[in-house]
Amino acid sequence: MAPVVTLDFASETPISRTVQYKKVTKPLLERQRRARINRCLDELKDLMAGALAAEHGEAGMAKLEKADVLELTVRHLHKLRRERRLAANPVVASDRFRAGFTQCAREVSVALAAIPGVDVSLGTRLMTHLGHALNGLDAPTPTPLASSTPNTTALPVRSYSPPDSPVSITDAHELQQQTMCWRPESPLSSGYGSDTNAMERPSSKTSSSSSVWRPW
DNA sequence: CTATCGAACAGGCCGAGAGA
DNA sequence: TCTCTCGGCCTGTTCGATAG
Repeated sequence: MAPVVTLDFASETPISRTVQYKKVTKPLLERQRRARINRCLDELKDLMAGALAAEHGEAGMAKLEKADVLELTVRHLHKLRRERRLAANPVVASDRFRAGFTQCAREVSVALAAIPGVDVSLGTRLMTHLGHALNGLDAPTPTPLASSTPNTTALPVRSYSPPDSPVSITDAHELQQQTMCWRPESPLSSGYGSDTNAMERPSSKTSSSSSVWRPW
């Protein structure tokens, strides 16, 4: 394009359109751009306040600076994506929880075997209880163990059985009460650790009070 | 009083588009 | 192809408001 030259009436010197643009148009456009950014940030703040108020309450949402709004938004979107991924694959999550539960039960058995003088009947009851608890995991709804887990954070309850908190306080207490003593029936000597069926769920037959479910 | 934040502004850099 | 214009983005600076 051909350079266009106009007159600066104050100094009578010609000014190019570029200079005029930089002096007049560009600051105006920059102002509009900042306004657009701020408008969207305000809107985002309102949206995030609505989304997070249900989780954390109104407290803390009153005074948010722009960086906070962006940070909360990023965190919130990460959480949504994580939850969507888990919701899309609930079978894997429950299987992982069951595997962890079985592993824990196995460790309990090993620990009982290692403690001298443990009452065998209590050990039997404990392992039976664990077997029943694992059977309960087959229910489509979250397990009583998981659902009774106290929510120690302000974050919303996740939609899957939390693998990081498989045993509630009450159940742990119950287990502790039932594990006063245990006569080792030597799970270590019964091929523990080498059985590939270790993750097998207890059968309906093992639910009877006469037989003891074992995680191995 | 001081630190922090937001707004405004100036100016540089860069790329795209258009005309000579 | 070169030059000019335009627009977007960024950085640095200044100034006023406000919280601690």
